[in-house]
Amino acid sequence: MSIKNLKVLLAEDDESLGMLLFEYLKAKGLDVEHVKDGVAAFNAFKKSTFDICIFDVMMPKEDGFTLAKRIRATDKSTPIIFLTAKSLKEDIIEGFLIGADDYMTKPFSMEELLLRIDAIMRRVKTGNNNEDVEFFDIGKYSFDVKKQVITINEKTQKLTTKESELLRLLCINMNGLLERNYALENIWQEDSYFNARSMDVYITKLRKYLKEDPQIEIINIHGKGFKLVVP
Amino acid sequence: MSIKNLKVLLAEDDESLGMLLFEYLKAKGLDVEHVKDGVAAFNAFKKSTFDICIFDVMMPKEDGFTLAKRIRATDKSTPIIFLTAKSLKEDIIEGFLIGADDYMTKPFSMEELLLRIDAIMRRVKTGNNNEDVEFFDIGKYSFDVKKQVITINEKTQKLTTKESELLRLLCINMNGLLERNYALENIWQEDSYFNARSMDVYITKLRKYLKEDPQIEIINIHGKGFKLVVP
DNA sequence: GTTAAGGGTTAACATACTTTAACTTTCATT
DNA sequence: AATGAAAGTTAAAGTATGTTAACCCTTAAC
Repeated sequence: MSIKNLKVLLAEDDESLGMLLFEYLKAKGLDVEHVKDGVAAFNAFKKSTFDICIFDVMMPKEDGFTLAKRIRATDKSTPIIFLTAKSLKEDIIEGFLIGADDYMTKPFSMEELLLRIDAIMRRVKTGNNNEDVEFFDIGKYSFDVKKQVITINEKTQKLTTKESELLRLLCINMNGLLERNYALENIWQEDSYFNARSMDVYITKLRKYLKEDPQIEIINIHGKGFKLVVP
Repeated sequence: MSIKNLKVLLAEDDESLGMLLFEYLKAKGLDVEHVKDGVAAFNAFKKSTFDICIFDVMMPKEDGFTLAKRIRATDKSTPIIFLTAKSLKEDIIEGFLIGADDYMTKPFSMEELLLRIDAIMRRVKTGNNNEDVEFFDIGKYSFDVKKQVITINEKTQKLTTKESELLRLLCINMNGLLERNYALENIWQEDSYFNARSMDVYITKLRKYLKEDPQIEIINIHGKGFKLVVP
């Protein structure tokens, strides 16, 4: 399971760190709700379902420990990571005793936070792997990502792995820009000249596959990337 | 639920710290095997089954990262905690990328280590790990791993050992990627060209067995592995 | 000890996928 | 309009995979 699309409840009152974390996690594809105090966090938690919680320990209205205790009273399973400036042994111990999954002392690297989230989620593996089931409607076509096929008028066309990965990224950004370097890093792992040329070849192939519906276009944004345009 | 009687593999070359940890964990009721280098750790791991591994990163003969990589080649689930004097960001990241569950920098409190073990084991026990499932539903088929048989419409088909092992790995990763090298290390013990070709032959055989249900597909992810796709 | 059956591997050939190369066209800039 | 960089396109080259059948072991019956 990947960490993409994870629903994260982030409770952090520090303006700059909070914003930074929010933007970073969002950029990494997580679905983050950002609140600034313990009470707001508890209300948010009650209202919807989250895959993981990230709580600052020192917060206005209600501290992270108290918040976690209230949550653990009814929910024993949602993972909780504490963030704190204190590295006091007693605090760390209290955090884990409440039922935390991890405890990070500031300053920490955001990359490490992401990896710790990943490590926890590997263990959790909830049954909703349905997140991976992706279908896209592209004009008159439908695209089954899992099976790597596109269908139009009962006719199906199998896609190769690379074709499918590229079309998927285009679909995620449908009618918006898919940046070249993002796609290259994502599919080819490296943004190099030759990989870029390879990507161009695949764009050509996708255009051929999709030409049955003249409404559909993959247009190039010079120097930036491509856009899948669908009415 | 407690951490008592957990089988722990502790690899730590530092005499005093190693002894300290060994005695502490033993006193807390854990069943600890203490080795002093990476090679000894790998041999111990092969010989018996452990609930969790605690590896120092810098060790004689083989460092903790290399050790963990070798273990992860065939075992993706046994939790691993790294201990290290270095708190370099790159090292931490590498540790998690290998598949670590936690990474602690020295000095740390032994109490915290114990709590981190506990936090991990909570997840291991509650998470649905498919690894020891004995029956799988594959579309209209059912697969009895122990008996090495698949059944559809009262008809049964016996599988050979290799066929069954491969299908089992595909099922564990159902609708997800089964990496080639992982399957090869796991079933053939070695990722070589000829074993890879042999694996391809078995993929063909499994496709034939499973063709009664047209919804089921074993699709190839070029250069990466195979995916058992089931609606 | 021979033999046949079953399981697994190797060989051989066919096909599919990805990258590279070469040439053409478009675009932004001057 | 001239220029160089980026993108469009096609085909060839290089790998990876699909498939079938022959081959080679081991086992167990004779």
